[in-house]
Amino acid sequence: MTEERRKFKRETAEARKAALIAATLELVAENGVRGATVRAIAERADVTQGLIRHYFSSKEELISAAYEHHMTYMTDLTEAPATQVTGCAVSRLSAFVVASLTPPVVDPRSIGLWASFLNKVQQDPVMRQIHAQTYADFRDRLEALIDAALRETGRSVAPSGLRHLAIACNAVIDGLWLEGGALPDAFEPGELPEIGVRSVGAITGLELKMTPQEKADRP
Amino acid sequence: MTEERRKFKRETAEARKAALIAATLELVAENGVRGATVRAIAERADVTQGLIRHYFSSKEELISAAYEHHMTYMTDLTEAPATQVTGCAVSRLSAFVVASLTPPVVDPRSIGLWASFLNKVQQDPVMRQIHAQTYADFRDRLEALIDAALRETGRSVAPSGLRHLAIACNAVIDGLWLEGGALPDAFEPGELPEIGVRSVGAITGLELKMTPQEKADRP
DNA sequence: ATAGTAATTATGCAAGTGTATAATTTTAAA
DNA sequence: TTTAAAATTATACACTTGCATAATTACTAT
Repeated sequence: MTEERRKFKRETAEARKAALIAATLELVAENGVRGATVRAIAERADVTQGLIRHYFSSKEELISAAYEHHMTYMTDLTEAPATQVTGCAVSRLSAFVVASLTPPVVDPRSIGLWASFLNKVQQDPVMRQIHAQTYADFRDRLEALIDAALRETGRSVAPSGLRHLAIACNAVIDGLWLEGGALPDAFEPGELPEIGVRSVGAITGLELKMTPQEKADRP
Repeated sequence: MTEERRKFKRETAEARKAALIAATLELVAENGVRGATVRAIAERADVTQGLIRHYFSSKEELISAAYEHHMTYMTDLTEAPATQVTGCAVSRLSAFVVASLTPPVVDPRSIGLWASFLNKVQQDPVMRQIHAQTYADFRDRLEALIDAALRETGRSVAPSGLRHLAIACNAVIDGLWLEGGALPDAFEPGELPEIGVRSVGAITGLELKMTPQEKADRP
């Protein structure tokens, strides 16, 4: 019996790159960067390992691409819900907090990815830049929402004060995100967004409330 | 010229284990778990690789020991300052927050270690247990401090409310800790503890203040 | 239908990995 | 000083890693 050569189908460069990136993210989330070997990635993407080098000049490049992809995905995930809310600024802020503390943003996989990439972020200037940019974008959006909500309720804060509020609120969200992902069983469903909204309310002095809709989403 | 066999000195098991753990932590912080190979660890500890197997039955065991060591170190670091403060409960709470947001607790190396180990935490039940325990201890201490401070000012909160307050305050601290370590240049010295104290004050409704001493420590 | 080209597979290699085991050296006891 | 045991070094091995290169296949244009 002669070993037959594997059949395959040609795909567009985009599709193949996407598949390889998806496979990489899966493996990194599961076993850390360590587990994302070229062979494992190829197998997960249902492809042979040589193909990786055909689309990415090195494994390092694939890892970077995967990281960037994940970060923009996370950004999109938190951006959409707040802009959809048509109501007052206070509601938009509330929606933003809730979205940031609800799956799929809060998710062990997501935290695992974040942690796995941190080392590379700390070393590689390019990755560091991506990270800093993502963080700044998130906080700027939060700051804008807080500012709008404060104005809406007839209050105003000096720019430096506003920055501190944004940092603090961002920290609560990040902290809850982290704990929720790292210890999924330590919190009941819906507990995290509730605590998040309440805390952001306390820090900013705003009367935030989760909408019934938001509460219903997390039974 | 004949290659001479390397000279060595016998050490106690404790000293050698400690040296190997220290070397492991250094390497993990620098290059992630990936960089902590048996050969690199041995070289850093000024020892040949065979010795690792003599003290740890596997590399995995060494990694676990290193993780546990780091976690208890971090715990000790945050525990000491709050108990030293002799004043009122409010001051102790404040001191606790400040200590948690000040080097060496806030430190890129520390965050790097935490992140590097997270994958193993998510998989290995033993490591998961260590992590959960450390987290619970930290939050319980925080909760006790908040409780004492509230009672001191004549207020009281239901147990479930107290738990939520502790989770929220813990989240702010964790978030600031994370951001301060991941983006060391994004914050001015002393900014983090200040924001932390203010936020915990806002969440709990307590009038927290950093002592002049604490402010002086971070000029 | 056919030819050419790019996508994909297959194979190989040198370096690095953890671990096992044998060979030595240090140290403390006799 | 000699001896014995434990600590440490040295060496080897099987396996994995990323990467390079050659061989094939699928698809497009003619």
